[in-house]
Amino acid sequence: MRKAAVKQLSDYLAGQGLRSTNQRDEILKIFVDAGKHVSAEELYARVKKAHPGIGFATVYRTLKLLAEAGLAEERHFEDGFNRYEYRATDGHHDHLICTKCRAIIEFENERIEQLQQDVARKNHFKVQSHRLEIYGLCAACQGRKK
Amino acid sequence: MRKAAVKQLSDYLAGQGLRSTNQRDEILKIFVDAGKHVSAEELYARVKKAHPGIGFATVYRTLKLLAEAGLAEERHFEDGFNRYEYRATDGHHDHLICTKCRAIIEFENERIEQLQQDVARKNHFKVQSHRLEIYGLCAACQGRKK
DNA sequence: TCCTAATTGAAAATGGTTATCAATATCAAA
DNA sequence: TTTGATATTGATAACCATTTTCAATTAGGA
Repeated sequence: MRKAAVKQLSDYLAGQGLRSTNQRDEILKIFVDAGKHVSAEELYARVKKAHPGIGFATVYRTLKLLAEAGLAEERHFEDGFNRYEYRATDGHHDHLICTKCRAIIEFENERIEQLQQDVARKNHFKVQSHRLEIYGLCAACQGRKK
Repeated sequence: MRKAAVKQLSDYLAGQGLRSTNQRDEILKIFVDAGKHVSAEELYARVKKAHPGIGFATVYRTLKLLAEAGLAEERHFEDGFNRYEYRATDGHHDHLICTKCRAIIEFENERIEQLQQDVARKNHFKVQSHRLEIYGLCAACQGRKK
């Protein structure tokens, strides 16, 4: 998983005439290992632990770069917290977001996607992308008091 | 429309032990007239034109207040532009957003809402709210070159 | 009218992100 | 492999939208 990602990045860099660096590879590996939905500062904290020399500016820059390379996606959730999501090769998915513990559950629903296309067509709208987020309480948090 | 909104605000303020002020009423009226989806700075520009004395801090504060009073909703769209939306009494709706001219088209789709509930149920998730945004090109922008 | 606390406007502070810049490192060409 | 042009880095300063601070003003009950 990490290996494929690192290759994808270096391919992208080579194609763009950009340079491969140790920092970029290390940040990418930590990003992949971190799982999905990390904020820039979370990622920076993890990177700093493993590589104290790397500055936050490089983390921010690399995250943007990963987005361009198709390895990450920027997400602006309604809770005001921006996060980057590792873009796995498996298709599009949407999110259930717990407003209490901030857990994120992913789901796919083909039927909803179809209906979105219908809506777009009705409005003479050409779809490029979409987002569907459902906010609420996850199973665990429903049980907890308060 | 403006009148009802102003009443709703003063009711809320009274209920909370807060005070009605001219500034709040004027900002609210301009907010309502501005139609949907204004950014804080857009609104401030309009307010300043009509009432040069009102500062931007008051506009920001009032917008937050309107959100608490249920008159406005904060929206963090994926394009990075935050906007406030006047919450009309007619039910929930979602958005088609043109990535070119930034036009926003609203729509409702009962069927999609139902499917969301299904997804939530399957994940033992208790829905509080949701958002569905479809990004793409509006009819007008599809025609325009580049 | 008076008094107290809420509200205001201006300015300073904040927080997350981006730009600047000198030093360093990559990599193609010699 | 050495060199040289330039991309990249880390530290810092700058940015920009939003929030906070604070003294002056004002709303609204006593």
